Amino acid sequence: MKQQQECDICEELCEHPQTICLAKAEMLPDQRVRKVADLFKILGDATRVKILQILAKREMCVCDIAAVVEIGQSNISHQLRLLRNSGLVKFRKEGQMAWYSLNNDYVAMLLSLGIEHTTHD
Amino acid sequence: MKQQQECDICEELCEHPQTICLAKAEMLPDQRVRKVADLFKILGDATRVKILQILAKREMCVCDIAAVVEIGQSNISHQLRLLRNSGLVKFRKEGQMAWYSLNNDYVAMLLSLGIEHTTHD
DNA sequence: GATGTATATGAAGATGTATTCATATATCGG
DNA sequence: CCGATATATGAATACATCTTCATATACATC
Repeated sequence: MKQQQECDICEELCEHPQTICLAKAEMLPDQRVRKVADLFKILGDATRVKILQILAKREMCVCDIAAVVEIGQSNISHQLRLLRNSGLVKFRKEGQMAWYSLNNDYVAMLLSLGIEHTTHD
Repeated sequence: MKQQQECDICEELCEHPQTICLAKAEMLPDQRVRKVADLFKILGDATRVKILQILAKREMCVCDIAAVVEIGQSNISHQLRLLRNSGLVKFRKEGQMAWYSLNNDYVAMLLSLGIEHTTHD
């Protein structure tokens, strides 16, 4: 009935009320959409894509990641913090070194789907 | 042999030369990585996620999209241009109206994988 | 405890992005 | 041709993000 109300409102205001009404009903809640966008935002940076791609193959320590990606250690640390906070990577400390790895397989799937997508240009 | 050279360089500079060497060899070319990151960057905005989610279900005209998402028409147009330029959506003109839809199924797959991912929190 | 090394963090500047407002273009009905 | 409508675009502002530098922490070795 909430939906019917929205339809009534649409009826007055919009171009194709039924379609608009349907589409509104199908929309994910705002908070969920924001979560999804935040996830993709984290993946939307070349440095982080490189890091994730590396970690998809093997666990690696910070200084080695920096060596492979060829950017400063500080920068890598900052990016790893973002990736940690997003739950995409986990790490364990061993002495003074920190070993990072992917936190789950979803990330790898998203990455490879994204990579696959760019081949079809 | 290029790879061997890189390994020699690693030998002098880095912590775990073999690992670094291997990881470097496996890395995607920079340009490719940037394309992937750009793709995800486009997906990394709540407004665009909403638009894409809507278009994943049905073709829709600009003013209806604006009505569903409940943001200004100008904003929608700007976002649609970005989505067009990234090849994620296509459109056809019919009179004074423009009907937008997803350009391929990859986008929808990426989206739903991303959405699925955020449920596992 | 002093020194060196691996990693993390804070602050700052530069750059990028989202959103809004005003306006342009193009099409339709009269 | 004129006003109305749908969409697109440019400019400006506010805000977020990336990167770098300097420095802090924490561990290891001597």
